[in-house]
This record gives sequence, structure tokens and C-alpha cells, in this order.
Amino acid sequence: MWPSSTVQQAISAVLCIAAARGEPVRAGAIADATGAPRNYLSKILHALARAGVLSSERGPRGGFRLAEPANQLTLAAVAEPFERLGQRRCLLGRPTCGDANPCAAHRRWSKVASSLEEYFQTTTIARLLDDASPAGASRA
Amino acid sequence: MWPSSTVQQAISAVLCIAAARGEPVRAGAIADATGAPRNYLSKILHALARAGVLSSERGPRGGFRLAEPANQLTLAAVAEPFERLGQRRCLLGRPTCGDANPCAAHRRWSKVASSLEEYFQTTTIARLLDDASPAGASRA
DNA sequence: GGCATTTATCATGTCTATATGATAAACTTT
DNA sequence: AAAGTTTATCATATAGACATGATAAATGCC
Repeated sequence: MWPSSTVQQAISAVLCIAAARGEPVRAGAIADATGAPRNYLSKILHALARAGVLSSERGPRGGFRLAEPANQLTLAAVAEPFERLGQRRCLLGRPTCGDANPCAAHRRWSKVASSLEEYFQTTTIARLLDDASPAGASRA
Repeated sequence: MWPSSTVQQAISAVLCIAAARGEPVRAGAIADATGAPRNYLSKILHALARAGVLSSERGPRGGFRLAEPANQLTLAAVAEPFERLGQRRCLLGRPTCGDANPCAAHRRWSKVASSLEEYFQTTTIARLLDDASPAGASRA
């Protein structure tokens, strides 16, 4: 039901990187900040880089940065490499369930599922950063 | 994110039993109707019986029935033995996250999570049965 | 009581998510 | 070019979800 621990770690890591405002952040620093296991986090970060969410650089002064501005990066993009959000699951698990061929739960459930999906597709990393810091902290 | 396959099978099974209107339904019949694997379904049904959602009877003329009227049985009660709905997960996985100590995502995420939880707590099996059958099919 | 039917329980197996540890490859600095 | 730092990748381990198969226990019918 709720987001997997992998997705939680991915969002936490991206938030941590976004907070650095363009400075590269090393995997070790992220692990320390978020409490995620280092090696597993490495895999998550690598997957995000492959998905085009992060850019990575090796060597000293290396680390991870956002590949696009925080106000254009949605939670859906961060979660997508780890969880198929698009393929919304029928509450009864029927593969043919849809608006045309609804299961018993479809009409009411699809509304809840849509609002969940909309949350991920409209919430940006920048928005979360703003919510976290005191009002007016952004340069607007 | 979405409900697990176990929860899907549980809800499907309970709907199937509710549709029998008090007649006991055998595990084999439910497996045939829902497509769930028989032995695994047995475990699910047994768990639902232990949780007080179903009553079971062995032997010929045995099977499973609802332990309470369909209009008093919520999806939350059906899902609860398999998934901790109550312990709403923080989007970032922070154990201390809450209204008093919110994470960056808390304010917006908690609204979505609440609507999801409300869906499970207010939707009854009777309601799903009504939605599935043509309008006016219930004896109201 | 004996038998067929059905749920209850146990033992086990598979698959995926999660996690760990070691090594390879790339980059920076010197 | 050599050394140090960091990400990339591989091999493996662990836990839990999902599933299978066999056996035990209870119930109704004859």
C-alpha cells in the first residue's frame, strides 16, 4: 500500500542533493544524512542517474547532482525507476479492469488512486524543499 | 504503493462470499471464481476467519460465511490481517514523522494518505456489491 | 462406526525486495 | 605517471511475500 523503503530512500536522497543547490553530494554524505545503508543507496543513486534524474561524477570533487532544476523534478520521476506508478493496480487484481470494463470497486477506487497518482505527478522536489524551510526562505 | 496481491485476493474472496447471501461458500469455489491459487487462498481465508471477518465450518455443507453483515464490514477490516493500514508510512520513512514533527513532505502527503485510509475505512463490502450490480438491484 | 467432504495446519519451495562486501573503473590532484 | 577519492558493477546473502503439496482434524451423511 504505502511507498516501498527503496522509494523512501530515493526521495530522501534526492531531497538531500537538491538542498545542496548544485554542489555535488557524495553518496557517503547522503547515507549519513538519511540513514540509508551505503551500498544499497549506491545502487539507488546509480539507478536514478541512469534514469536521467541525477548526474554523477567520479573521483575527488565528484558526487551526485540533480540533472534538471528542482522545480521541474516531480516525485513521479524519482519513484518511477523503482515502482510502476503508471500501471495503476485494480483493487481486486483484475488485469482487464478499467473504465470500460470496471470491477466492483473500480468507480470509487479509481478516484482515490487518481489522487494518489496526481500527488506524485504534481509534487516537485522544489515544493518539498520550500515546505520544509520556514516561509519565505526561497528567493521568491 | 498499490495493494498487495494478498489483499487483492482477500477482498475478492470476501466479495465472492458476500454475494452468496449467507450460504456457505467452499474454498475451491472461491478459487475457481477469483483465479487465486487454492492452497494460498486457504491460508488467506483462515487468516480472515481468525480475524473475525469470516466464520468457517468444516465437512460437507461447510465453507465460509461473513461473520457480520456486509454493510458493517469495511475494506479496512478485510485488509487489516495482511497489511498495517493504521501505521501510515511517512513518505521519507522517518519513524518520528507526524503532525508535531513533520518531514518535508508531511503536510501535503498526509492529506493523500488520509483519503486513502478513509476509503478503506468507509467502504463496505455491501457498497461494492451494490456498485457491481445494476442500479436498484438491492432490496432498498 | 465408516466414509466422503471440507477446513486447519505443517513442511517446503520460489521469487522479489532489501542489503552487504568486494572489486573495477573513472576522475582529480599532485 | 602515481596516488587517492569516488562512483560503477558484480557476487552473494537475508527476509519476507507468495505459492505448492501433503497430512491432520473436524463435520455431515450413510
